Amino acid sequence: MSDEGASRSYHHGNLRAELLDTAVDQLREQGAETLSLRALARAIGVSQTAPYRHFADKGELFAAMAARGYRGLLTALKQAGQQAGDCPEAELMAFAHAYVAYAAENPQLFKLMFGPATQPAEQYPELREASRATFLLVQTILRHGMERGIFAEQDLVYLANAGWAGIHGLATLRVDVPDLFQRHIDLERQVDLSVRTFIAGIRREQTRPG
Amino acid sequence: MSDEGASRSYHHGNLRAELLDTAVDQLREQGAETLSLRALARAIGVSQTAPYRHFADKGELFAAMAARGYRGLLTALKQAGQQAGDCPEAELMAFAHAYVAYAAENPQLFKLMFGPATQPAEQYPELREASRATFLLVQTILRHGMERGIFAEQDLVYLANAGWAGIHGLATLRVDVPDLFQRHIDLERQVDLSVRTFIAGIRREQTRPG
DNA sequence: TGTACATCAGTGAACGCGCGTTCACTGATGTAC
DNA sequence: TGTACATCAGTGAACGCGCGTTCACTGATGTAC
Repeated sequence: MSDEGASRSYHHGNLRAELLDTAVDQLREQGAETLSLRALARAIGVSQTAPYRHFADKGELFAAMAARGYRGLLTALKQAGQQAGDCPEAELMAFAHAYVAYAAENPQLFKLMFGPATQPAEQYPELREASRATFLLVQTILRHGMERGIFAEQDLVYLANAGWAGIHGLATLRVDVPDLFQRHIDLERQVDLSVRTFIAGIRREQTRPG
Repeated sequence: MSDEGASRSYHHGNLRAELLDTAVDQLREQGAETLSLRALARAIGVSQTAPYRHFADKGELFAAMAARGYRGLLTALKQAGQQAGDCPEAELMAFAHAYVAYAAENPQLFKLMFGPATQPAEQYPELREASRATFLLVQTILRHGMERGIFAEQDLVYLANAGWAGIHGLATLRVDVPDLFQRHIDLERQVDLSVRTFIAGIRREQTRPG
């Protein structure tokens, strides 16, 4: 009854999932540039052509990996948001820490998500969807903050872009310039300062009367 | 006497420079992934092995291209800084616009500069140098602002990282998510709002007495 | 319960490709005397 | 001014590679009756 340990003769039974798992493992170790379908099949112990049963081509496998990456990021962001309670400032801070931490823990996956292998992302609706959902999270937080009068009223989209870019920039630099942002910078402290600065910049002036 | 138009028999005379020029052209058109030394040599009309006279291997050519990219970015940033005069806030704004504009005008080169092809950058001192110089520009602007009491005193390095990340994040998103940041966002306006928000966040409170 | 058959998920051999790089070479250039 | 020779910047053939993908195939599975 159990799939595990069953004789793997001919029908693997779970190949699609194992392809994705192993692909992400290999991505983690060696990056996307040198990841090949043949090596992947070899690692699993299946013929070179077996993956084509489950993915039309290499691009589709990469898109599936990136989609998994987006889903993981979204999950992490939402969890962080729940733990932050209902305070927009705390939510923003939690969002930023979770975002940058996810990139730091999954650098190659993060690169894949925003890299050329998944461009143009329009071809892969799942990707577009997931990336859009991330962006909307920032918008939602900022909107709540405005509604409560904590943040000053501004164009929501552009303000959310500004916040997202500040966080995404940190994640990108951590992943692309590790020599500086992994070895010489305390990343938690950096995120803290970045978010505090951003919040200070968008906060509604409280000293102003009426 | 002129190199141009001379019979190009055997000795090219200017091959290194033309290799770099043509490589950057090809990069612009097709990205780094599919750029090959052989195609490059073919395009110039020289044998496949001629490039090896001038670059030890493909990695060295890529590093030279990225270094050129950094030099171009630095030049653009310094020019923008000069035109901004002596006001730290205007300098910061000019820096950001020049930075993002450079990325938008040279997306593939920008990707190469921060991409895997030039990692680890420690191998290429020229790269490390140029990237460091960029970062120091932000620090310098912020330091001047603090010295004049315009910006609040804070850890310079972390504050500069925050500012850099905000700008670099915009540049990265423009280049990696063009569907959103090229088609649906007015980039100039976005940079404006981002920088104004950042400045608002780091400005010394002026209402506070003495 | 048993059998026929469609469907599915694998196999294995092969095609064709362009690549990075090495090697021994050759034509051109510049310098010493 | 002319010649010998070291040095430089190219050539052209070849090596070896791993890759993505196609193709006709075969073993296993599930379903209808």
